[in-house]
Amino acid sequence: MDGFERRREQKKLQILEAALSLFIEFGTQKVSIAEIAKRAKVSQVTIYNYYESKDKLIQEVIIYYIHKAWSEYEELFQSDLTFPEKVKRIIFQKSDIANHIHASFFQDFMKEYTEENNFIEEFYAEKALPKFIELFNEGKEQGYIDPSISNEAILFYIQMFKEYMQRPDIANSLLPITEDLTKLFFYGIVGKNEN
Amino acid sequence: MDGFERRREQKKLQILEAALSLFIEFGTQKVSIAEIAKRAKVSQVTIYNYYESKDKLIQEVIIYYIHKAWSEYEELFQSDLTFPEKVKRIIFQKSDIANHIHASFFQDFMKEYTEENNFIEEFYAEKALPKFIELFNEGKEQGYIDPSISNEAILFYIQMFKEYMQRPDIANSLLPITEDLTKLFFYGIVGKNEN
Amino acid sequence: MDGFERRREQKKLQILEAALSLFIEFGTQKVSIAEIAKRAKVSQVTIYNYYESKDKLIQEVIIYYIHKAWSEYEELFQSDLTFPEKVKRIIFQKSDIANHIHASFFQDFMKEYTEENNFIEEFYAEKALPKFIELFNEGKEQGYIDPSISNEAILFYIQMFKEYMQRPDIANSLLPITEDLTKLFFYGIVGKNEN
Amino acid sequence: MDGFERRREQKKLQILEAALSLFIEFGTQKVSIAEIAKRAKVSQVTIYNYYESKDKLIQEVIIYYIHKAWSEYEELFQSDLTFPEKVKRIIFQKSDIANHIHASFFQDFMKEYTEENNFIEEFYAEKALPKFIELFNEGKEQGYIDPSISNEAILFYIQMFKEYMQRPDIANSLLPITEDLTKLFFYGIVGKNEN
DNA sequence: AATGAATGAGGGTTCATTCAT
DNA sequence: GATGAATGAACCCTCATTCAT
Repeated sequence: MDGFERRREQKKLQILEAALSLFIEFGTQKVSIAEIAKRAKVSQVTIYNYYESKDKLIQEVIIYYIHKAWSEYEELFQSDLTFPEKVKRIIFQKSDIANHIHASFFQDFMKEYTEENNFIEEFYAEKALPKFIELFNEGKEQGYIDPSISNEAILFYIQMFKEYMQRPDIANSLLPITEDLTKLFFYGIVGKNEN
Repeated sequence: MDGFERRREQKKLQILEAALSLFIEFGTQKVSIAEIAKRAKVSQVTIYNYYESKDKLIQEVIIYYIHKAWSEYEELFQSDLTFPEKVKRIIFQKSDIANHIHASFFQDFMKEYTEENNFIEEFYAEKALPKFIELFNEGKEQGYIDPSISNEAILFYIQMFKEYMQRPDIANSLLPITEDLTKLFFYGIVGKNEN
Repeated sequence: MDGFERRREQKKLQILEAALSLFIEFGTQKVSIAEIAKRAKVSQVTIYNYYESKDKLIQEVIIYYIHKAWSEYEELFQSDLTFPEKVKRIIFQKSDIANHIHASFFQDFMKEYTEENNFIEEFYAEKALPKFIELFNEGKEQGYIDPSISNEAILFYIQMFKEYMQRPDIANSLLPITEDLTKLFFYGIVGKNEN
Repeated sequence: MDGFERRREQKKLQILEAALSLFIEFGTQKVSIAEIAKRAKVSQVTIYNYYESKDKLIQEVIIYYIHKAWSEYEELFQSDLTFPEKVKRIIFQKSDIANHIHASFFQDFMKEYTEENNFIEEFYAEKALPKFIELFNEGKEQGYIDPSISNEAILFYIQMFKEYMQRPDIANSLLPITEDLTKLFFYGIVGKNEN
């Protein structure tokens, strides 16, 4: 990569970072190209030179965001933590970014998700999912997970927790009940049957 | 209420219904006052005569929606169903409306929720919450809920399930794992300890 | 037509007149909605309230223009002038408007003309064409037109003359050769055979 | 011309050809410098290095086009065809290029034509016009043209035919009346007086 | 000489809101 | 009270042109 390309990449990054931070805070609709340009310290047209439309930019920002978010997880999966510890972190670990995400950005995120031929699905299937399955099997072997429950269901269950924990509107009321939620996660509402 | 007022109320209702249906389908941002006026068969200015701004209208629509949605629950609480059955229905019952709700409407819903002095909070505290608490205590007495877990946490847990079930982007993949999710809800990932 | 509608029609007319004069002078592309709004003394949005887009406006202006231009002809056809006189006037009569028409307006005019289901074609077939045919038959009966030549060809020939005379870029050089052109029109390049 | 200059000339040609083809198809206004650069496989700035602005480029393209178009005629004038045959060809010969010319290009062509100190006028006066005059005189001598008609008028007449034949919007309806039009050209609407 | 990158100015269009009847 | 008409502000996007390498 020569000097030209490097500068080009850097500019693209500037724009992505500016867009991402604004999208996360205000959502995609409320943020205008002009604002992104201002924060990225480029002209509006420069943005159009790199990303052909606002829609395409949003898409690229989502991809950028996923890469960024995933890298936080990769470490965790490869760590030496025990199974319950890993799971707890997955659920409660607040990605600093994700935690303040705005609903309208989330919405576009999801729209991208539901569309066919999308990047997220692919990324998910090839990188994220295998890691999770691996973790679940580990959990089943070690007796932490009821083996009669399908991996799909567990994944779903974990993701539900995880996403819900990260919803900005409920983050505040979360702390006092963390302990209880952990219990609920592991033993459900019936609770641990200690006999 | 005389004839005048009745007509007035009917017009307001027309507007609310029109706005609600559009908001649910397209979100609040993408729906213009002009469109609402058209569907409600009213002039734009009439809307402004009743609701001083679009923001206020959205607020009123949310309130209207909550009343509508709550009435579906009230029946359930007063029914003769067993505790587990009630809980299952709460979680899995798809409110036909809620199921197709658009993210941007949801977003405004949540914004309203997080603001102070809001209607939802109040409504929730005075009408919804007590019913839930009552249900949980019933569940604890009957041995269906671990009594060491706080009602706040259980409420949170239930709502998480409920809301997640209703997310339009995942509704499709839900059916095959309903059984497992029910198990997870009651016994967590560790599963029922039958010995 | 009540007061409302009358004012509405008047505003529409204001806009059409403003747009027409600008289009004729500068062409359709170079004229912005902002300029039309300014000359018509309305806001840009008002234009959009009446005409849903610039394209639609151009279309309506063309229709308006045709009606206007045609009314100049109707008189001529019904007059008591002799056949040669009528024909001469058709060819050389400078519609004050048409004479200064800008090429880009002409272009859109023609685009409208070539599209299917267009107004011009219909107008032409139902109003203009019959009048011309009538005139040609009159000319043939009176010995002014070679009866072996089809009406289509004559129409074509006349229109060619007419349109060409009105081309702004050549109007200036026209006057000194009017006489000769008349001869050419009636007798072709071979000239009158006076034996 | 050394190697450098040759390459330079070749690049200029690339640009002219690219611009011409785009202008003919889409008109001058709708074609952006970026598109020309792309088709010519050159950077935008290179275009500015050779032609100082878009307007200047358009001018040069017009000159280029005229040279190209004229060469088609030169052959015809020098051929051994009879006078009537030559004239017919001039009128009906469809220059493949000219036939699909876009109105906006034509417009700029004409604008250039009407401006003073222009190339077209000069070219016309010095190269094209003399050839036509020569032809007309030949026609008059051979009895094909009424000698009482000025050369200006005949030229005008011919050009009118020629240009009108080439108008894309009427080319289709032309074929069936070619015969009649030829008659009209030679004998006018009164027709040949054979006795 | 040639290029990729960057830009100011402007265009069409939409929208929530207000005016005037 | 209800409406059609009108608007200023903003938005996304394009373009001819210049800058910097």
